[in-house]
Amino acid sequence: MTASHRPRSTKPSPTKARRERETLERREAILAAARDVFFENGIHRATVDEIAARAEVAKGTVYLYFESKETILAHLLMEGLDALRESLAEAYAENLSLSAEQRLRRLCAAYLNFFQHEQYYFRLMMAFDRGQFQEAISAELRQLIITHSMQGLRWAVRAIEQGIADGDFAVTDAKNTAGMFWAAINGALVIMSHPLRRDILEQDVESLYNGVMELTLKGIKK
Amino acid sequence: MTASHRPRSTKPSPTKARRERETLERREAILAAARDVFFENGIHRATVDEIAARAEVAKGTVYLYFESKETILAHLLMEGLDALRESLAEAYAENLSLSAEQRLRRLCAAYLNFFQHEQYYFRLMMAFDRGQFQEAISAELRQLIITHSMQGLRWAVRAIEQGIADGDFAVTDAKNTAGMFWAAINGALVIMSHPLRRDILEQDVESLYNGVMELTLKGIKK
Amino acid sequence: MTASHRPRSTKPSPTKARRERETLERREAILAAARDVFFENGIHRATVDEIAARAEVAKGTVYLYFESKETILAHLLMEGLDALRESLAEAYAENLSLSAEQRLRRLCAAYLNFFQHEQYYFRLMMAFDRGQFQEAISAELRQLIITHSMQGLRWAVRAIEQGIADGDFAVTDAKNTAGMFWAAINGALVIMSHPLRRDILEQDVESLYNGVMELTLKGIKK
Amino acid sequence: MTASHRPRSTKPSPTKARRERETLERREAILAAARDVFFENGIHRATVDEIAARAEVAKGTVYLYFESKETILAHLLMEGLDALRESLAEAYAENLSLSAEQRLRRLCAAYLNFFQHEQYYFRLMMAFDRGQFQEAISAELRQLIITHSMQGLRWAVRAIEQGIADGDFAVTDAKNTAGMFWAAINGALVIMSHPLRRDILEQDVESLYNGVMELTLKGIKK
DNA sequence: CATGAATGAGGATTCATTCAT
DNA sequence: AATGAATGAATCCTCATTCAT
Repeated sequence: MTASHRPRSTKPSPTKARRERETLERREAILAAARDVFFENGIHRATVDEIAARAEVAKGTVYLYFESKETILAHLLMEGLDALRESLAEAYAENLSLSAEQRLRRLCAAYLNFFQHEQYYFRLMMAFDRGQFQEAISAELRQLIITHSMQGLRWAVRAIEQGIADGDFAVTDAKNTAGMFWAAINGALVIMSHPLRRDILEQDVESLYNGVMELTLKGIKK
Repeated sequence: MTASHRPRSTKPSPTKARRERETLERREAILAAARDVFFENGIHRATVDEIAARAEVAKGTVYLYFESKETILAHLLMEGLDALRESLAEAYAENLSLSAEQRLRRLCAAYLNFFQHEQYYFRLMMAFDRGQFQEAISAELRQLIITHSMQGLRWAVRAIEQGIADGDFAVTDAKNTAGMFWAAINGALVIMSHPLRRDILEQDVESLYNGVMELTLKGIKK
Repeated sequence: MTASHRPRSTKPSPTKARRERETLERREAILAAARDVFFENGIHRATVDEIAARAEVAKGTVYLYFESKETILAHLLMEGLDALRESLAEAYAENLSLSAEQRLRRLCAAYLNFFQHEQYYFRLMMAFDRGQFQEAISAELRQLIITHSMQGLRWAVRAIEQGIADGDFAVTDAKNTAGMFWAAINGALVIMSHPLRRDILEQDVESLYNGVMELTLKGIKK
Repeated sequence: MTASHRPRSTKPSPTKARRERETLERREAILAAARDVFFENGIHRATVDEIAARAEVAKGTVYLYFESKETILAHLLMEGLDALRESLAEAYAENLSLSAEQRLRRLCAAYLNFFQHEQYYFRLMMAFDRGQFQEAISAELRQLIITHSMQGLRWAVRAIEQGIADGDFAVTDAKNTAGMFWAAINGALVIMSHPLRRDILEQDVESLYNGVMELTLKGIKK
């Protein structure tokens, strides 16, 4: 009832194939419309009505593809997490021979890039408030989100493990250190994604973000 | 319709004084009730009805003291910011002779303590999303919030200035560095205040928070 | 939250009194409108929108006086039960010296009269279906309905007790016999209140109802 | 668009025969699924979606066999009426030499048995409310239901006619008396099929039902 | 014949805000 | 100043029915 909440075909055939493609396209269209609506109005102001209108489908059709408003949000979030994960994997560049610090810097750059080009994802993250949201999605979907989120963190863990192994880093627990690192640089983005706090700091995103990165990197290095 | 939006008295007199005192008390009562209601139900689930009931006033009375639901929220936020500012001032301990690092550590401890004992304030911060909130409050009120927020940051700025002056810190711009420092440790709290992300990191608040602090401190120090 | 779901006044005063009266009037107006709407459209076709429109109040106002559509229905039902109980009390004529049979006949006549003049009450009774209804009302309200219903039956019990005491009736258990008596004559009304079944029997209400009454009375008598 | 509303074949042939059989089977499958769904969820909660799913056909297919949800209900009702009619015919035992009273008792027992084992039929009867139902079925179908219902009653009429002829019964109009008899015992079942009213009477079905039967029988007999 | 995606008119309920008293 | 009844727009979701394939 969660991820597979879409009509599935069993036997492929010319018509089936097209139908299936159209189904996926429509699903994407709804998701895209939802992304716009959520982004423009904020999660709580967004309405299913407007999502449907923007996707050019009837209201009921939305519920054919998604169980609820919250489920749409969850899928949007996962889309974002997936895109991020790919960016990070690419940035990590497994088959290149890079130093741990280089990898960490590349990961940070990818994260900043993602933030700048996929802002809506951060809004989503921040709007994930207990009350409205968490209760409305299934436990499975929740677990899926956690899993997806962790995969992004894993690249940082690996980079730090390398740094420890290479004797470059002065830390012992890679997992915890990655968490701290993420918390710190993410903190910069969180603050900058909020207009009010951006006004308080009077810096631009890049300089704050990179500043935090340099600070933390220096803190990690021997 | 100004930010204070409260029946103001012009000429003090025995009765006026009592009146005014009662007025302030009632205002506080509403604010206290609102704090409870917002905290227990979340911002979007909270209703003015319940705030009024909890404050033991009529619904209309709430609107006598505050323009809107959002304005109440803004004042609540300022209450929180004020309390924090005082905590930080105390932690800074102007009249004690302390090293910059000591001051920074004390400020961090005060911030963590505030987070742990006044959680609702962070919920408020995080729920400050554009759509619902920013548009609904007056420009003056908005500016007031910014000012209040900055005063908290100022203590960090001063500590870092001291560190630079003392030759302990390897940074040049105190204001920017304070921003980074705040962004980083605040980032730890932001992440930990979210159940989903807490599940991802599998660490407890204190260890993550202190970890980030140590990392950043090491990054700042010479 | 059930029966007292209406603004209550504590200290009577000229204005308060009028306010209270208006409040009651409005409550009655909503109930009256609901009665019409439920009766004309059937319980499931009836909408709160139409009730509000017919009562000439805003939709939200309806919810100021009643918790839900089902609660309105329950109160309507109780109104009916109360009216019936009064009719039966009057028909029983406690202070008249009548034979048990006379009393039973009078009760039956009153019941038929009630059925013929307050038809909507029977519709309500029959539409009390498990799913939609019972779950939606509070346990207290449910108990209230049961209590009210029983009070109607009690008159029949007393008449039969008298018949037993007087040696007129050949039965032993007054409570059970009253139940049977009620079941039988009520059965006549139930059938006749349904157009389809009325067409099957090809009799008019009175003749069927009185026929059942005579049959059952003869069965009870010595 | 007639009452039968099923694809009818004109010229039988091996394949046609199979087709027709399959068609009937599918029709039965839908009816069976509908019976379950209506019974489990109540008429208003039941959805065509679930009926289709349970019958393992597409939603559109349901509309190939039945005009509407209400039509399905009507056919279900007729199924029930047919089953009842057969039970009653058997109970009447035309080729046995029985007294009128014996026959009547047997018919009553069969009716009670039917009530206890085919409860859904009574739910259907009671849910036959004007608004939703009567308007939605064709006049022909309505007439069909009436005819089917009458056939059940006819057995009671015949038994009473016998009782009159044999001089056992003190009534004159067999048809009317049968109606009364049915109304009375049916009334017992109606009351007991409703949880609320069952709570009022505090008797069990059998004792109430049999009590009404004895009472009425005594009323009919000389 | 069968399918099942799409429709879209509802429908119950909530709640911030107003305003007559 | 305080009240609290009234408002009514807004919102999510349901589901019988249709129709192109």
